[in-house]
Amino acid sequence: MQICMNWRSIKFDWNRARAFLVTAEEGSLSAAARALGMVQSTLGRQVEALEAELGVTLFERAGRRLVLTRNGRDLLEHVRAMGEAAGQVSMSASGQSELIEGTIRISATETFAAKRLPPVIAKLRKFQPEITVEVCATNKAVDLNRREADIALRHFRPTQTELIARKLSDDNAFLYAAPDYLAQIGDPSTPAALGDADFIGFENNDVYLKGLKQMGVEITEGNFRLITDSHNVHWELVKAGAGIGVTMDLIGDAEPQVKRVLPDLAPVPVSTWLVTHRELNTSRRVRIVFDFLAEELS
Amino acid sequence: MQICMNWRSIKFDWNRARAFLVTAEEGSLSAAARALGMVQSTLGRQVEALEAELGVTLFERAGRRLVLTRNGRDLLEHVRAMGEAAGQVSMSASGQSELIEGTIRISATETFAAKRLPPVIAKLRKFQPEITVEVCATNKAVDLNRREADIALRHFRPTQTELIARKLSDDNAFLYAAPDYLAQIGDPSTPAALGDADFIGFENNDVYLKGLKQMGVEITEGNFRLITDSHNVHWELVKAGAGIGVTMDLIGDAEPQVKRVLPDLAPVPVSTWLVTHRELNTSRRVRIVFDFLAEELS
DNA sequence: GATCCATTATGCAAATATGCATGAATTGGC
DNA sequence: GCCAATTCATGCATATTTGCATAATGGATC
Repeated sequence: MQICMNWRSIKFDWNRARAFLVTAEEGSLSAAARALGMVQSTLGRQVEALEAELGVTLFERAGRRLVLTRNGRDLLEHVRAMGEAAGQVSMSASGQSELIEGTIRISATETFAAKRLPPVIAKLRKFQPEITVEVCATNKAVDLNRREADIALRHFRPTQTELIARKLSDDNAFLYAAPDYLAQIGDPSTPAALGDADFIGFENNDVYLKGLKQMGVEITEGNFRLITDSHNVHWELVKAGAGIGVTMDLIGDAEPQVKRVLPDLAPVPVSTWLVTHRELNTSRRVRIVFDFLAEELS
Repeated sequence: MQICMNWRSIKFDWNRARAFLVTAEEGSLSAAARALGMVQSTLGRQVEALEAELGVTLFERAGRRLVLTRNGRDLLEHVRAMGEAAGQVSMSASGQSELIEGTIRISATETFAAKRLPPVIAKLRKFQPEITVEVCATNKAVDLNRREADIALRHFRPTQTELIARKLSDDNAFLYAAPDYLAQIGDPSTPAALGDADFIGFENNDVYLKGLKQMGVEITEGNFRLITDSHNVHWELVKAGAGIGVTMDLIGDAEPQVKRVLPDLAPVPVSTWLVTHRELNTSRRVRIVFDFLAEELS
């Protein structure tokens, strides 16, 4: 019958393409093997086989390192598109799965993951023992579209329409500093007195600055002379007297080495949103965890 | 290290996704097996394994027929995207390949494939025996973007910018009919006398009508009361006296059962373009065949 | 320059996937 | 209503792929 169908062009081994993709992105066969839960030799042979199958040299073996050839780079672009689509397949499939057993990856900021989540997760484990939970503590906003997590806890309102969000109860954050440091800058008692203080910043200080402004503290990017992406480091810097930091009262008030800066100042409300991908929320498993977290955290 | 990488979501077996794609598109495991050069049982097991892996039922086994479930249909959409990307990978790879051995698929209209190509292809086979040639005779314009062919011969100028085209020498086409039929409509001797004649049409008559108009024959869609997508059938209908048809002088003049309609009329120039995809033209193999065809057919 | 560490290559046994042959079930035509 | 033609499922021998253990190689560091 029809020999003019275009299947011939997709007849190559797709798993080899996957091996190539992950190897190129991770930078080495070994790293790719770790990422995929395989051994390095398998990946090596798959990439080699792909090169033979396509008749294209993908990597230049420069010593112990693999560097992409020009052809490899050109091809990687298209293989990435395959990977993107594969991610969509996986996401859509997870969304349709009625199975409860399986893994759910929850992303949250370091502090939230360390201080608020543990008891909730522990309860969830008892409540739904078939569900494996993976907590991803990162202060970067993971890309739910790319399935870097199934459920994320965010401190800003998500805008993308592909995402579903539910607002949880607010926490209160206050400014904290070591008594030593406060003495050093003259024990400020008004917001204006903080104009020259050192604030310990995050990678993106926009929301933080806006919150401070609402409290009446008028400072600029110039006040952030210490910046870290880690809440832990942030907090340790505060304790060490490196400047003024911010954290939830739950944590700050429990720490004897620090005290509130301007205790009468209104708190910064820290809102938390529970977020998931629209496509995932049709999954029984995701729904269960999503609803459980919403219930427990609000 | 980073557990927040999104590789986990693409860890499923991509070949199984391919099996699902082809099965769903072809409509059965057996058809898919034929298309991919595998056996049906392998595909069946791969699809089954994919269902288990994703936890989603893709097909409903209704008797001997597989029908997509709702979930399967949703997923197919994304798997199609994977397939599209895979096609790009393959095309790009072919374009980069310096290997000469391999297959080249040439698409041409039925008539062209049957009457003009054979001697040229025979010569090419002698000239480049490592190249396997596949001739796809179809009157539909194959989609070069989707790699339905590597090289196409077309009778209209391609407009897409991704395509590279070279114009070949023109052929002349004339109107032909069986003497019986001509007698029946009164042996017309002027273009105007053809106003009520039956013309045998193609699926899309736009270019044909335009060509006739240039010859001074003013007819409309209404004159096409017999339509076929096959040049063979078209020609057999002409020989059988079903109406007026068109073909290249090379073929028409060689057929004793028919004669030219209005022999003094100017011929319809039939231009031919040799077309390939921009990305493929960087391939040594494609270049060789493309240049050879251009040389031999102009 | 010797050593350590992490990388890629290779040999081999075990696990896995594939193709073939066959059987069962279903459709469509006469 | 029966027959022929397809289709999917299954058992089994064979091919292929995978993982493991172990080299071999190349950078980095002191």
